[in-house]
Amino acid sequence: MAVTIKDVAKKANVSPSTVSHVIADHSRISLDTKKRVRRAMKELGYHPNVNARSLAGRSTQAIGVIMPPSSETGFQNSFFSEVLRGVGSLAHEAGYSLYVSTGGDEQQSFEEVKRMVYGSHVDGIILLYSRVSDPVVDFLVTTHFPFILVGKPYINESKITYVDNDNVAASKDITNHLIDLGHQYIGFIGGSTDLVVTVDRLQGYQQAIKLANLPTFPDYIVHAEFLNSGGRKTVKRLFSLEMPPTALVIADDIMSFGVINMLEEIGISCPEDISITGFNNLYLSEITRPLLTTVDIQIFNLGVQAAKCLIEKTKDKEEPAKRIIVPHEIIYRNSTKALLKRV
Amino acid sequence: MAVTIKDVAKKANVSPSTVSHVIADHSRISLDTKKRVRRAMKELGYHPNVNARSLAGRSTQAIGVIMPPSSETGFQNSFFSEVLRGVGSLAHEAGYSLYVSTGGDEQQSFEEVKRMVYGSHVDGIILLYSRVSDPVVDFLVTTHFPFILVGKPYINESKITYVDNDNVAASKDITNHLIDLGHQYIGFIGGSTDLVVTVDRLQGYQQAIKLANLPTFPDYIVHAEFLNSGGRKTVKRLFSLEMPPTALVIADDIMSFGVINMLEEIGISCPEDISITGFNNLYLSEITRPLLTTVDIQIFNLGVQAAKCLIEKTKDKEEPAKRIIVPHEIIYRNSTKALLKRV
DNA sequence: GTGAAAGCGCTAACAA
DNA sequence: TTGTTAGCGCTTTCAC
Repeated sequence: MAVTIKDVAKKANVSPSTVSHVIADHSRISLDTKKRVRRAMKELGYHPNVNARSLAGRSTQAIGVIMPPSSETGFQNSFFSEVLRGVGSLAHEAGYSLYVSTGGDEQQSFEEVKRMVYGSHVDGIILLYSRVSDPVVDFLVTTHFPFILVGKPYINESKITYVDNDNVAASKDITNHLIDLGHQYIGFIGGSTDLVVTVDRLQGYQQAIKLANLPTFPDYIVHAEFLNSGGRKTVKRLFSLEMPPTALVIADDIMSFGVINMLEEIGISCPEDISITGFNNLYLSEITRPLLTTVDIQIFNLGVQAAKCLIEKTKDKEEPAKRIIVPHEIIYRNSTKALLKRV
Repeated sequence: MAVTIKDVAKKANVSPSTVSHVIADHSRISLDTKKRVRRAMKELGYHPNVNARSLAGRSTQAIGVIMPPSSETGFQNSFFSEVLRGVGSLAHEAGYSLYVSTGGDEQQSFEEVKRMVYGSHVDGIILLYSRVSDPVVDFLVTTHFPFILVGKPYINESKITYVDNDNVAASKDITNHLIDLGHQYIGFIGGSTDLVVTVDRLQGYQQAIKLANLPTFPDYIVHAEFLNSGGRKTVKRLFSLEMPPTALVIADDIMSFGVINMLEEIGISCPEDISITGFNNLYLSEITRPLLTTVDIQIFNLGVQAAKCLIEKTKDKEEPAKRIIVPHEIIYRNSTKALLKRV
């Protein structure tokens, strides 16, 4: 059996409650006693039992992190592990532990959230994704359980604290970059339309196109969740249009990259024949050829901010709903090019 | 305050301990009582408090997962999130929760492990990496805390339960594939030599080369942890050798991919001028151009097996040290090509 | 400043 | 078959 507070108390010739006070660094304990107790702890190798703590106190010092049901992530894996690192980094600093649910299917996710909430497993929850409709969010809202969304809520925006980029603006910015380069026929390729991030990036693209009075074609907007078979066809169809795009705004680096390769197969090369942009600034985008012009969204920082917010929130339940916007930055590289003339 | 076992007991007109027995589905409780109690639980919306359970019982029903200190992972992010998913999938099935440490630096990792162990946070730990020398492993061994290594232990192999691929064989296999294609000048590019997996893959490569009586050059073996600046130079130097390789065994898909692009820059193209193989069969390798010939190591399954092993181990502490080898498979694609003649 | 005592919600002997 | 009774290790009034 592990060494307990009682053992320490005995060794230091104080009562268990005194030891507890020392742990909490209570101010009414004399420095002398503190020293004595701390020495005893060291010598005995004392470590508090977290379960007992959470049971007696009411805080678990743990936060739950929910990754999306895997069906929807597609290729975004490295995004999630990077946010997770951000969360973990701040959590560690603040002495919090991380409980994670890796998703699985939707039902499994929901079960794990319930388990965390009802079981008093965690003090709060961070959702690493935001969907157009999500029972988990509804559940968290109605139970008034502290949680943070990484991404923008689809509904209840004013009631939910969330950390996000301004994806609409970011998408607008990068579309404008393409427009500035002289492109007029610009397409958009996004992932699942269930994800709010896709919706936002699409919207930013559309705003930019509209503002510039560029022609719009319904066929210019495609959603390819995976780049195999089905996705490939959809994308290739874009280029059998009468007026194929000369530039493409794509909502994810990995997708951009897949599309670049796909197009190469049919003799369209980037950036000579087409300009392509990405999102996320993954490590990948630094080693592709061409180097990808993309939007850096500070993934790690997104996680850090979310954790910070959540911890504040668990400390003060009355903390109002906040919105944290992590700035984005366009990274100009080689996958975009000025359009000289329309061939 | 949440509803407790006592509330349920009152409502069902039984004692708290009876409720507890019902939860454990104890056989000595009459079916009638069980039904009554269960109904009461439903009606009241009862959910057991995990902390109280872990405190009273001795099992936390949680497993700790340690991701590597981030400095060493380089680009392997998607590997880790995939193993994590595997672990999570089985853990969920078995009713276990996941505690994760996301690494940070080495010291932070160690602290979190100690926290998990000493704080009775988890019943066992899964380490997602194996290094040549790791204080965490030493700690876990000496404290006799149940743990599983994903990867091969560098020392104490017989005392540690681990889940791994046969990386030596896998690397040998893929090297042989190159040899079969007629290549004689084959180089190796690996990641950090601190990682056992790198050591193993290098060894497999060397064995194959030796067995085939091919020429060996010290310069043919390079370790590039990152593909920017330093890494690029090292790799490019390979091709200023008198006798540059015609094929390359690379220890990670992302690296392979980076190298392919890097070489393209200096006019060497794959597979025409050089054959290149990868490891891991990431999603990425299906969308690169050329499609990557690589080794599928069943990442998800690695996680599943690790979780299964660990859970068995926590149930029976006397479980002997085991070794689980997850089979690998070479995925033949387009980045390798028969060598017709040496130019 | 320090300690006694109650109790957090649950499990697990042991009684009945 | 069910209930009684101790704790698990800790926090936290409230006395002293």
